[in-house]
Amino acid sequence: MESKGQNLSDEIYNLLKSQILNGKLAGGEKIPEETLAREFGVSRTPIREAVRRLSEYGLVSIKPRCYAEVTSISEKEAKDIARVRINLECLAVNLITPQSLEKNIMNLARCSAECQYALDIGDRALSFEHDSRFHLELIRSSENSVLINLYEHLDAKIQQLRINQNLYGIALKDYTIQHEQIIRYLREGKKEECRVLLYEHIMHSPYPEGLSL
Amino acid sequence: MESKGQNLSDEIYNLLKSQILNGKLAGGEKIPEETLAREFGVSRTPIREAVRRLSEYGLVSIKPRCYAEVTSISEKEAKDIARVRINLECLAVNLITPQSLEKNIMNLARCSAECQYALDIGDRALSFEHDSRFHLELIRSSENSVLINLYEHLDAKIQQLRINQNLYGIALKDYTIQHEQIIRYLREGKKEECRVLLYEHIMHSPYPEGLSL
DNA sequence: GCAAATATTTCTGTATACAATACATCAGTT
DNA sequence: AACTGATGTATTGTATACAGAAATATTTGC
Repeated sequence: MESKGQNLSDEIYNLLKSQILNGKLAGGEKIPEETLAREFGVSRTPIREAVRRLSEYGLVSIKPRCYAEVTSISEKEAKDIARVRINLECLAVNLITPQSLEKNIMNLARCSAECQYALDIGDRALSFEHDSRFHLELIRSSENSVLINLYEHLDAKIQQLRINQNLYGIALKDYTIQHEQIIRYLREGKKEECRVLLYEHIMHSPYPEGLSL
Repeated sequence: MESKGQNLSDEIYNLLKSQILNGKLAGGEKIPEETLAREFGVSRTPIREAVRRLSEYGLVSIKPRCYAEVTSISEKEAKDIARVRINLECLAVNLITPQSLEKNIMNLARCSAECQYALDIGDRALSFEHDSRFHLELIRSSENSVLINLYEHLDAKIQQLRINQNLYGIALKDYTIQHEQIIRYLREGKKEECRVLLYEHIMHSPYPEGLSL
């Protein structure tokens, strides 16, 4: 995997996170500290720290003095996530300058290409991963550290959302084409068009007139 | 204070947070776990959990295996915070419906009034607190749990920012007048005007033409 | 046979002990 | 005198022990 921090807490955090985002740990599942500790061959301490951090990212909810369980995403929450996500990505587009774009466009292109490649070889999970990276790079291009930090929190939920939904189903091909188009719009400074396309890209439905981005 | 959770970690978290936001713990100050533990008369465990949670909120930065220190806010970061803040509050305004407003308008009005009162009696710290609550209520009125959660993360930094800046300095009077005006706009459904006013309220400068909210 | 009370078990919350790492101090060599 | 290496100290990271709360199983009374 891509874990390996310099301390156990980080490693466990990454492991648990990827298990949740893979669906190996399903929503609603209870996660007793000692069980996990035995499973991973460490003490409860790093487990506790990892679980508490996961709860900050909304992947786990802790009932005090009771138990912790993997959160499930409701329909309402799914919509809420998408709405906020669009807003943040559009903000990033607004903040991107020709200079900041210059620095990051290589990464954007690479993520897009790798997402395409993963789809070509039929590795859906991998394509999810690279898609996530693409959007993270888009956010990073804003060079607004606060935005980046907040989006990383949201990203965990976005990824969790993809397990439940059967995304890509309809317009699998369009998906990476849109990535390329987004890059092109950014290069040309067509921000308005870029935001509209982002809406369609994220919502998988056409942009409704009158919505403020 | 307003601490008192049902476990020590929460209490310590609230205590440390308020100390940072009061300026009692200044930016750059190192916070060794054992020193704090002795100070608060608890063991290192709850301290550790509190500090790690604070670092998720960006109030503390942890150098692994080294030390943790209270973060200082740079000029750049201050701007970044404001930009994201405006965006989130404007999103909330867009999401507010007459129904959701109905439920929350009492709280908004109360926060505004209490902020005014605190200013009248010259209690600046208290007015900060109620101002924060006002904006939190505005966000809550969106009834978008994801937005609310993200904003709560941002709120910690917003409050930290106020220590450094000498806000209110210029337009102290205008400040609560604007709160009232915001409520009025919301009631009348004048979202565009509300967003523009929010910009001025947060940035303490007039809304520039051509900026996308 | 069923409900309420009680015992047992399980799990979390906290304290403490130990290990590992980073940093400072100081001695020795050139 | 400056540099390198060793030693000591402070601080974090991890394991473990124990107390108390919550959940579960068991017993008791009817």
